[in-house]
Amino acid sequence: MMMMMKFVISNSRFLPHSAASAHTSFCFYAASHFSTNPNPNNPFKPKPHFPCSSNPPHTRLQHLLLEKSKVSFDKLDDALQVFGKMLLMKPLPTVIDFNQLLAAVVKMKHYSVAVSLFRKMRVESIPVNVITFNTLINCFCHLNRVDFAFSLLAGIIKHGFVPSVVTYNTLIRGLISQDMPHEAQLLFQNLIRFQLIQPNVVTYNTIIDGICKRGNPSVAVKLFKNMDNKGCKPDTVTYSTLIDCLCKHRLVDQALGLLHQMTRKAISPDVITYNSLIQGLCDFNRWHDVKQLLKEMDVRNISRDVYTFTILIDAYCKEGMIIDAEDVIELMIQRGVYPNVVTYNSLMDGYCLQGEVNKALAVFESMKRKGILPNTFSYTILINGYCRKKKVDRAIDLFQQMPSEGLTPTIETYSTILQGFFHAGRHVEARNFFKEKMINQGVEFNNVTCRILLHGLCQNSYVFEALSFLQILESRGLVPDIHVYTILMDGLSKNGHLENARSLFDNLPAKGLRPNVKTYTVMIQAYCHEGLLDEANELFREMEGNDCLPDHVTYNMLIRGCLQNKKYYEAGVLLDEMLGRGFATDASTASLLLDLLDVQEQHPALLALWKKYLP
DNA sequence: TGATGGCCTA
Repeated sequence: MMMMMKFVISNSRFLPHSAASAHTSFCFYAASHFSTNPNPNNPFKPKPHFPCSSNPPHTRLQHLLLEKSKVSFDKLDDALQVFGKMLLMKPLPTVIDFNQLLAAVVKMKHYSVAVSLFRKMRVESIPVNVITFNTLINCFCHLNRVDFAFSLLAGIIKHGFVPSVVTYNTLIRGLISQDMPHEAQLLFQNLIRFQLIQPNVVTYNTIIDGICKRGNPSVAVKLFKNMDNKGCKPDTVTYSTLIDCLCKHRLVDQALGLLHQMTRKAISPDVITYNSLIQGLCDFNRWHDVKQLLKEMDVRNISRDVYTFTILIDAYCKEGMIIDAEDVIELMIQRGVYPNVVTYNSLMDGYCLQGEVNKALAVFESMKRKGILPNTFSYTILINGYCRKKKVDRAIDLFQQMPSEGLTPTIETYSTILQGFFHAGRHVEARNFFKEKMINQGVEFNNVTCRILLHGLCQNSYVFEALSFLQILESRGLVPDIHVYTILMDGLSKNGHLENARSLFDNLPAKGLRPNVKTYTVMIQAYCHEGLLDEANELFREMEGNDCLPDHVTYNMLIRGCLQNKKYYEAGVLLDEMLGRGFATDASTASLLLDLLDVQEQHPALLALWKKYLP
């Protein structure tokens, strides 16, 4: 099935130039694939054609039943009951009625249920149309089965239907969500090249979103600017997608520019547009601009939703302004917007950051009482709160409680506990936890876990154990990043193994890694500590050549190295350079200078430094 | 009748 999908996307030499026959060629390859690859889970089983029912008059009861499916169901059971009754109706409800029922199930996110209803419809020979297929394609995409979605594309053609722009939009979206943006783009290009469909604004929005998720705002903006030429006018979603992308790439002012551009073009921003911008501005603590946008929303009569309030609460919490966050909760409830699990998680995190884990626990309990189920985040936040307080046993209790609530700890949960053990000085338990609960259970780890583990071990002087753990992690597929190696180099040099640190450093390019400011600073510090000032200086000059500017930590480190090694003149030169770059002398450098003066105040060079830099 | 965008975790 994957092969068939790849074929549709990439093998363009088989795609003819007329739209109709192009679709048919899709059908041919898809169908031939089915016949050779029977799959019991395959939703598509070729069926004979059925005429659509011709809108027969329904009884009152039937109308009521069908009306219900058009709105939405509180419970899945209601939908299933209606479906059962629909199957029994004579004459059968129309294909539209069935489609709307499926849509209602999809709206409740019960994708696999929708799939089984669809199978039942096929078994019962209920007529379907291209919209039914599109709905199912969407379900498979949400179930991460793009391969099945593509097999339904073949099913559409086999039934003599023509895939619509919605079909392809859904498939493109599915590819993107399956982390196949490249394939999505190829499909998009082939659709245009062979004129299979005329892309509409949703097609562009989907592709732009995909490019944004690949982290390429400038490419996305380029495509956006090209839309108009292709006869496709950007809409609110286009602008919102781009604005969000720009905000996430810290280009908030450019995003604000787009907000103004869209209003000039009479495309009205909605609450989502504003939420993205407010989040972007909060990230930069631009409170004044946030207030401005909130006012603008009022003027435009766009009311704040639970996202808006949650963004504000989260921002207040991160700034330690818990009282203000509490006020926002109050305000939103007054306005009839109710906090959800995310809102409460943000508040809990805020309390934990303040060391008020008991208040976080109170929030946790109160949300349960309100019928809002805590999720994995809630647990992880609370576990983190306890770990910060060094109450690791409480954290472990919560961790063990998770499965009974139907929750699976994530790698973040594990990492938090690991960090908690080290923070509490319980490195033996940390190692046991890592071995027994993570390695032996096959938990997938990432670079952050690796950093926590290696940092914890190195700090406790288990440098070589750290190295062997790294080997285990690498054998399990982890590709260590530069931060991991920096931690190791720091650990090695601080435990008297400068040579090992140096060889790790020298091997970085072979691993395709570039040292960053911290890496250089760690090595410079190591050289200074061993009195190897020449090496330290050489590395310091090498940094700039490698487009890696020293920061205030690097300068202070090297200056302290010079002072400790009685290179007062060199220290003076570096101090000049550092101050010239707008960095300040840090406290430990200042106090070192002071201490040195205490011991040997007669030294003229030292005295000159003192007078010049610390008046 | 169907398809697209936004918030929270170490």
